[in-house]
Amino acid sequence: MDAALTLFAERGYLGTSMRDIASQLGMRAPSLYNHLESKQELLQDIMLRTMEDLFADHRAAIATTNDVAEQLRRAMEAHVRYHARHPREVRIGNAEIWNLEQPAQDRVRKLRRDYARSWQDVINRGVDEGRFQTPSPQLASYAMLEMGIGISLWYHEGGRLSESQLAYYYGDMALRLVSAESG
Amino acid sequence: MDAALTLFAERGYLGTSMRDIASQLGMRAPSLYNHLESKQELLQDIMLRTMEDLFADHRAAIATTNDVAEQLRRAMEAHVRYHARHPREVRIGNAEIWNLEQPAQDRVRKLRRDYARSWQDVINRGVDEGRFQTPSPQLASYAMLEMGIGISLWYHEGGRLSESQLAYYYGDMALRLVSAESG
DNA sequence: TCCCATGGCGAACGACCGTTCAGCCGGGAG
DNA sequence: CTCCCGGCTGAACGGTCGTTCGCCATGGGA
Repeated sequence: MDAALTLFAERGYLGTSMRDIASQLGMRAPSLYNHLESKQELLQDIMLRTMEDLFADHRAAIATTNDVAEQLRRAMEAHVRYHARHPREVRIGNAEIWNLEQPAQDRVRKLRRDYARSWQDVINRGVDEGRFQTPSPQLASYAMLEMGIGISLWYHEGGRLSESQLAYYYGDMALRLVSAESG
Repeated sequence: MDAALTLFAERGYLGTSMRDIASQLGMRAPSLYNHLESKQELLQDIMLRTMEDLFADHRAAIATTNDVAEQLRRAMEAHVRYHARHPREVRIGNAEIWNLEQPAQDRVRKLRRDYARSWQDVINRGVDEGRFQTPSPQLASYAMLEMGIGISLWYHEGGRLSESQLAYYYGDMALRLVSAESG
């Protein structure tokens, strides 16, 4: 539900009432229950779908080439594009894990872990092949993931930088972080 | 108040009740009002003090040298050390701005803006002196700030990496991001 | 024309929130 | 010993929350 996305992202899950969501849709709160089970269900749908979409984009990006430096660049570009295009989803995803009930919370945590592991695999392979150089592949991957997340906080369409410029610059920074020559 | 720090960081401002805080202290909620004005006051104290401390550490770090590459490294080290030492404060600081009432919210936003600007000033000077190379000093500064914030989410004392190792590695990454030779 | 399913609605539920207030208790000052 | 006062307390306040329920309007199918 689009209205819930906007409100959860702006005020947080606990800061948004069913009455708020309903009024954004020109309705009253009880009417919402004709279309959904509970408020918690809304949050779970949003967070699970977000992580799965992000991960799917990521896999598609690194499947397009075998060159490890190019994989890293394209992974970062996909990461950045997703965060620029879906800032509301990402903000909720990063802020509301603690408000997710089990077992959904563990599912999201597992997806995150798998996502981070995939990044580390790429970096480790680059190091093994002698293409990347870094004192800690793990720290490098954390840094890259985190760099993208910030984008969802300040980027808005129509700003000074286009999404494609953003993706290119961040791809560039990712390669610099591991001292790689661009593939 | 230390108890409030822990609870706000774990469950969020809205997810923590005065009864929760009191019970952590072996009291009842009304007793808290002998020591503070309101729940909002707690949040404002925490967030303002946090941003001011972080900024003070930052200024001290870049005042210790005139070499711009060394300034960048030391700024990143101070940034990382603060986030590793005060994860609760930082988490609250990043998650709860929207729950801060005015005028405190604007004061915190201004402190953040000033902090970011100081980073950009260092990077811009490095570019002017021909020491740094980056397609966008602004993006580079955002990336560096964001890299540190993630630390507060996973670092804990006694983990595989010591705080000093962490600071050194991140300082290294900051310099790589702008393709600088270590000062 | 009648029927019924769909979906919005007002009212109300119990729970919990931040906060107030009057009273109680223990211990230090006189 | 007496008094007083800082600090903790139960009770209670008005308010908001997520959710339920019975009612009602509507409009398409028979």
